[in-house]
Amino acid sequence: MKTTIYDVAREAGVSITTVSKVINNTGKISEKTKKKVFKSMEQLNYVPSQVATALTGKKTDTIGLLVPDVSNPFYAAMVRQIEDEAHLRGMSVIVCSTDYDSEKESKYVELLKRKQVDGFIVSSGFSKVELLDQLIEDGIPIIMLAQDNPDKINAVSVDDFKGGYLATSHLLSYGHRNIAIISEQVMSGDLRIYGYRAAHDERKIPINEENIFKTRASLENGKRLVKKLFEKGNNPTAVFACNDLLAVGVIQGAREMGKRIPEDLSVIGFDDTILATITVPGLTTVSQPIGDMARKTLETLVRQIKGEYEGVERTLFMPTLVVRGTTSRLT
Amino acid sequence: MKTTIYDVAREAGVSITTVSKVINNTGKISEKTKKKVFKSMEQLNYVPSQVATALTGKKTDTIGLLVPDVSNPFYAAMVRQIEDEAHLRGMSVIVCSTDYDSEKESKYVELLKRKQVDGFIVSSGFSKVELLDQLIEDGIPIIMLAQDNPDKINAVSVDDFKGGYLATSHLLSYGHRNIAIISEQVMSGDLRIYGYRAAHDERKIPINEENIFKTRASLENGKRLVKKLFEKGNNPTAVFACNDLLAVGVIQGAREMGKRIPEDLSVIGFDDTILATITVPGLTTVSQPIGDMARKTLETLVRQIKGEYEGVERTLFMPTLVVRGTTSRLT
DNA sequence: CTGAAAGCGCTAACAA
DNA sequence: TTGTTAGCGCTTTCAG
Repeated sequence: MKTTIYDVAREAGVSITTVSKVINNTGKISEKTKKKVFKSMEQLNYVPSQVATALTGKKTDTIGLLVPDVSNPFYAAMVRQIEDEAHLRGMSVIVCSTDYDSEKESKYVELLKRKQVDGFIVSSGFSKVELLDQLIEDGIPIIMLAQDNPDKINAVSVDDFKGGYLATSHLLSYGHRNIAIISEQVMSGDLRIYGYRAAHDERKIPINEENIFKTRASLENGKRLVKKLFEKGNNPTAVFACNDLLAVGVIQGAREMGKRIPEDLSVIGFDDTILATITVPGLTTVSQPIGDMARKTLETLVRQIKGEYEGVERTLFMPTLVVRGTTSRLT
Repeated sequence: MKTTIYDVAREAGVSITTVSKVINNTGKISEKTKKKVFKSMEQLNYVPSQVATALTGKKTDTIGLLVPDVSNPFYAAMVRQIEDEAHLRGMSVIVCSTDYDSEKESKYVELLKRKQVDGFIVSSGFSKVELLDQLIEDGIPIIMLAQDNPDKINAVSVDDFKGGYLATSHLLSYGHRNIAIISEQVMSGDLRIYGYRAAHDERKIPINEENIFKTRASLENGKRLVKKLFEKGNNPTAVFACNDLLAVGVIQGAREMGKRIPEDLSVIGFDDTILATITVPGLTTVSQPIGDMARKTLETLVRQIKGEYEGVERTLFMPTLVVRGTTSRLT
């Protein structure tokens, strides 16, 4: 049978209150009793039950993390950072992959709510934002990660507009004038497209609307779309793929059509995942400071949980351009 | 304030017992009362508290998953499958990345124990197996995933010996006679080395012990070791890297030394992660049936949790060779 | 078919 | 400094 606080109390010859106090280091307990209690705890291999503690009104020290797919390298990296930051604060995280599927989204939100998580981290790719209203009503802390949203929810994200601008400016400065963009059909994707537009507008370079695509992130979609691009005769000299996976797909698709990278086609990605370091040549991409974002996310969420929070706060981190080998000057 | 079973009972004009019964569909409750209760639950937006339920002796419906690092593509894929299988069974999973660090291992085991997880899934790369003894004593279900272990713990894994044999045989059949192997310093790594040996022995081909390396999985280590291999004059014609990440490192390192892949050096990996499809040429590798493994793992674990389990059970899945472009016949 | 009451393991007043 | 006691929200006998 599991050993409880009662067992420890009996063993140490004190009351459960005393044991509770030494565990939580509350109130005043003499060193002697403390020692006694600790010894008994050790002997009985006692581990306090979180669930009992949680029921007493305290926190579960668990947070729910909703991502589209943990197996996607970008989210995998994000989950890892979040996990570390959470552990640093004595919390653990339950990860749920939603696959951009609103049914799963509501299912998991409900699940996590039932589990009484102390807070939610909702990452980019969450489609049914209305689902969160209920949580807000219930006063459950939420923070959006890498997903800007219209409501009054706390958010930590990268400046997607800036990222799109950065990538596009890089390409434009290399002389490219016919640049296709393949974006994800999520809000941050739209912002990147606006950045793409802004970079063009700034230089008064016209945009061919046929060069703008929205799709879901996958190798296949990257491949498919780049082929379509050439088959339709758009013949871009550069492609800005809004994430690394798509970028790799673009590279592969282009190569299958006999294009050389970057000689015949420059490609730039987004996220700077492990994939970017693995392609040959290395993928030029826009990097998000995932570690900083995770830190800020947890920090803010914890503040909310502790109730120290007031007003909506949204932090924007600046992306940076990482130039590797898949982009070159147009000659 | 959170709405409780009491609120629902009051609203529906029944006792909490009745509400509890309709929630769990236990006992006999008239359709009429059921309807009433459901309506009240809906109105009040009632969500039963898992923690209260758990305290009553039931399960937490949460399992702990220990992996070395979620951001590693192989584990990321694994976590994803486990997560899906768990959700299918109404459970959620808390992921902990141990970094092969035994301090973290014990910290997380303790953490999860405190959280009263219903069971543990311990994946390959768990170093301090003794830590699990305590759990076994406490009767907490554990299952080892992709990590064979000496004790009497349930396990689901791939036949690493066979995998090593498969990879090596492939290389030998291509005429290679000077094959280096870079393995991880974990048990499954050793088994792969035995497979490597067996393939050689079968053909009575001698092994140069200097060609056997053990390291941690990282791009850098792959790079570093392949360079060392050539600097030391081992000059292998093929390298069997015991996971894809190392393999990619090997490819990159070799290229930096001017070797062409596969003309000058054949490289084979293990795991068949997303990385294998991204290198150019595609990485020849050994594939593990992760989906099947995850399914079997959860199935077995759930059986243990339900107490339907008897005796130790270990399932071995067969790996398969996936030939892509990084291996070629020795000419 | 429905309800009253006793816990599950722990924390938090309030006493002593 | 230490102990008594009343819950936290739910399940589960055991009575009606």
